[in-house]
Amino acid sequence: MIIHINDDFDLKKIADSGQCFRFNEVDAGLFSVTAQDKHLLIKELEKDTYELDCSEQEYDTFWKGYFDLDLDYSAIRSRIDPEGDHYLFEASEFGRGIRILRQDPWEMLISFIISQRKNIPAIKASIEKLCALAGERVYEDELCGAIYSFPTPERLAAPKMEELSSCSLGYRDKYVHQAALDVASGAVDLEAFKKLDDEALMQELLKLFGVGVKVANCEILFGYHRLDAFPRDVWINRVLEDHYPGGFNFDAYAPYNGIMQQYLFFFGRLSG
DNA sequence: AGGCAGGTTCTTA
DNA sequence: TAAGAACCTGCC
Repeated sequence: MIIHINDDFDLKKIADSGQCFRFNEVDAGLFSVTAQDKHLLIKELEKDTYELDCSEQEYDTFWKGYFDLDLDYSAIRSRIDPEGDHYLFEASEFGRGIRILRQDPWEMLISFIISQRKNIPAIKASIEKLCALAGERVYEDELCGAIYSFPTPERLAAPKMEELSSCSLGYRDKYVHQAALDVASGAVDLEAFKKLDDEALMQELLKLFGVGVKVANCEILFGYHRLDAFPRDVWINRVLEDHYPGGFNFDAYAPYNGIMQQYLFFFGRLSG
């Protein structure tokens, strides 16, 4: 099907933004997107016009929400005062087209537990191995190869630690294993966490083995789509130290500081 | 060959 | 409560 998008929307920037790990350019301008048990091929045909290999119903019920197309990102971007915060303005121009995807809390939790002390290619490789090990094949073609769903908590709880180790998780294997057991058993109810406010959500996430402040913030921002969350990683800390000695003005951008974080992260990481 | 990569846990004072 | 070490693995 064909759709038109007027607002900020840049597939390549989203793929490289670091918020998702199964969003890849498989051919010139053609992107393979896998989320939970769904797969999508999407390509920009011309400016603002995209071709998707899904039904209209699947677009309406899933992908439209996944791409967060009901939120006006250009309006949020326009809140940045070029003179008040020139660095953020420059970062937002550089990152224009990035959106915060509405991803699944379970998938994000495991993904960001895995992400600690790993670079992005290594994170992606681990996640793909995990999906091949415990997920189900949902799609296949020549460009993408075989695509596996992200394993459900139940399926991820099944493999023994030795099998998980084959996914290059390193010392994180025990974190992943424990998270799967906790969620599969119902001891941790990620769905119920949606009712909590940001602060209570943070407190619950910090109870999980292998989840610290940074991973919890990523989960809050990317898994629960709480757009004010502001994960601080090595890149962001570098940006804050170098460009915000007096502190970042969080008050000016609430409740969208997470979007600003994405611009700063993307700009800081890719512009040197 | 040694250091480092989107941190967190464990240990020690 | 706070700093420092240890931690898997892959890649330069």
